[in-house]
Amino acid sequence: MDEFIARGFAATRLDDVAKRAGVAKGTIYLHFKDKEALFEELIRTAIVPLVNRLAGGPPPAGGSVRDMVEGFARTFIHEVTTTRRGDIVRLIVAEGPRFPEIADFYYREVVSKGLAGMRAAISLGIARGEIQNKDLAQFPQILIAPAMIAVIWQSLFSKHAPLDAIEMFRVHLDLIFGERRTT
Amino acid sequence: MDEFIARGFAATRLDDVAKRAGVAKGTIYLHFKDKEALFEELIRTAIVPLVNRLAGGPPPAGGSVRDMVEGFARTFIHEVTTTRRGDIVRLIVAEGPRFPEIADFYYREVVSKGLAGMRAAISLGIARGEIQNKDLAQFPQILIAPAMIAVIWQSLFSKHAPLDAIEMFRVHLDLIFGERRTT
Amino acid sequence: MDEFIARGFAATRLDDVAKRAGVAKGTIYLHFKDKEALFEELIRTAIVPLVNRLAGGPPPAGGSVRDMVEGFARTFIHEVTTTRRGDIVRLIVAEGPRFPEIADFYYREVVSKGLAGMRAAISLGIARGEIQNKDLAQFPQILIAPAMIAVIWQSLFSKHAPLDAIEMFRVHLDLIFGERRTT
Amino acid sequence: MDEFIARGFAATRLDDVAKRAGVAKGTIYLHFKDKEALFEELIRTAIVPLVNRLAGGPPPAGGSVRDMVEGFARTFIHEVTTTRRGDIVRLIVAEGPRFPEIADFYYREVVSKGLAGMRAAISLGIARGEIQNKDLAQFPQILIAPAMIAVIWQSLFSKHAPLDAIEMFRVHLDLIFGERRTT
DNA sequence: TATGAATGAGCGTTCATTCAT
DNA sequence: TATGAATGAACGCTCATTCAT
Repeated sequence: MDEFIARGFAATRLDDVAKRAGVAKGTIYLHFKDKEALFEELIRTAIVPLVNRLAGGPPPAGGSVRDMVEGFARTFIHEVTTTRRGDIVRLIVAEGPRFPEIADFYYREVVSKGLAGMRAAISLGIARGEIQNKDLAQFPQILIAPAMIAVIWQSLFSKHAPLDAIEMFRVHLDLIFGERRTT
Repeated sequence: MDEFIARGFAATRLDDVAKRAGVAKGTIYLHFKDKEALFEELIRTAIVPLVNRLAGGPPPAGGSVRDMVEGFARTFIHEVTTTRRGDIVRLIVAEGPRFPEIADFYYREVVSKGLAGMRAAISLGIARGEIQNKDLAQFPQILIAPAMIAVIWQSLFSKHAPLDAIEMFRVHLDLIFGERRTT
Repeated sequence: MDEFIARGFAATRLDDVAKRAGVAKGTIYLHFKDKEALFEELIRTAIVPLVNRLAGGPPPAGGSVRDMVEGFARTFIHEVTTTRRGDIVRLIVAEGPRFPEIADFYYREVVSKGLAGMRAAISLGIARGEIQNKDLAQFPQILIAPAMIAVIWQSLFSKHAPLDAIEMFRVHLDLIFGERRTT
Repeated sequence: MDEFIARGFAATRLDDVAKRAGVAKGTIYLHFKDKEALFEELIRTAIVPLVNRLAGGPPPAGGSVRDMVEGFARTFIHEVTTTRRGDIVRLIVAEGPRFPEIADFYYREVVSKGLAGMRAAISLGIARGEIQNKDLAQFPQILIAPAMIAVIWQSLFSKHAPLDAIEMFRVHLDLIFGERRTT
């Protein structure tokens, strides 16, 4: 996976993959039909934890919707900045058009589920009066947009201008839920 | 450029590039040192119009800040969905890590200028009382986040779920500027 | 053997051989030093029945030399067209130059013995007055030439023009023994 | 061609072919789609002279049919023993089953034409009273059978027992045309 | 300046062979 | 004795790069 992340699909050499995996090149072909199958399998496997993240965190009960979303975002951003999870997302953005099946899989397993969760949270927020803007439920993408931006930013521009993703997300939530009175 | 967009840097063949350009393969080497130089030059050239877009539209005077931003976004989204401009952005996201100079150039020429413009607009909005949240000026990325999301969405997921980018952006602006009373 | 016949030495995979033999690939190496040894052993083993054919049929006593030769040829042609024996001959022709030991073995065990038998039959025929041409004893190859042609013809050209090998051989014998009066 | 003759299709390395041809490996692919196409083209090209041989020699006028056939055979055997033409025939026998198109081509261009020529010669011989056996016209293969045997013999067994192909063919013709009175 | 045939390093893939179990 | 996962050398093929014309 690290090799694919670092170089992209086409530029990755199976020699290097094998070396990194500590096996001989031929061994790869005992487990995967070809380079493409290896890539797709790796991505699929790497996506599962993302799915579990989404499924794991939803109902922290008691608290406000904002707390819930903020907690979720905090975990997401933490994951993305400390693990290579973010790079996988970038890799999918990069190779998606050439691997429609991967894009499809990612949409099905992560995007659609994540958006459904966001939409539910937004609806709940509207019902509870925490969120004023009723149209937001139609565009749950808005909710996570800054998180996505942060992912891309980290891998491309962080050396030019570091970005405090968590703080940015907090401001974003202020727009949605209304500004919090600082305690 | 179309070849690079369709296949990415590594998978693009100079044979195809030459054919598409209507020249012989050797001719490329009269103008560019190697494949990498060609790629970087192309990206650079392709970025210029984006820069001009940004430079061209800033002070439409008279109107509100929201109108200004909305006009700008409308143009941006229109460009991105009807030209290959969006694909170039995706290409930069994809190849950026392997071509730091391109990422740097893009940051310098597009991102930093764009963010500066956004920051100016936000400050103006705050000064005029159109924008309540004062922290937004620190994260102008938030302003364009949905536009970026739209770009990525179009090329990866539009076939699963089409996205009305302009409407989404309108809702996003409602969050920032406060909900507009429908006339 | 079937695998080697179907694909030739170089193109045959030990994987397939093992599968066909119902053993694991490694097992082959318990019995044969390497692929080459396996091939040579198989050919050697396959040749034995040919030898036995030759040794088995020679002295049918009483009848004429022509009857003897014709009986022999009938058996040979029948074997060659109904079993894979003919393909083995073709395989030896094909791989012989690269496996001199196989060619040598085949010469020693089959060709020289067969020719000796033919030569004896021819001499007998000459002595009995059945064969006029005394020079034929020097070239017993002539006697079996049409049978060899038939073998090759079957595997290469039978679909273009089927060949009645037995009838052809009968005509050939007419040349040698003189035309038979049809009863 | 020499490489393919020496090793057969599967065992021939394009590296060696290129080296022998005095070009780089990649150059082969400017002229041939792949190894198979190269092989087929080479065989096709090599077959043409055989065809011309057949077409070139037919009507030597004046002389007897036997002289005609003998002259033809003499040329054929000379060609086969002094050039690699014989090896090409053996190669076709060897690889034919795996390259049906080559076998087809060889049948169409060489075998069927050659047999037609032989059949015409036999018919002429019968008409002129040189050949007694009328059935021979149905099996022109018999006429050239010893020549084929000679080809195979040379490449497999000549080191064990050299074969005087021309003399053998003369004896064969004696069987067909009747024994010649030695001058 | 432009061409495109030629190059050859490099990569994906195969498969004979080995060896721990 | 038998297995089959693992190995890695070797091969077919590609394609960025060069250079004679």
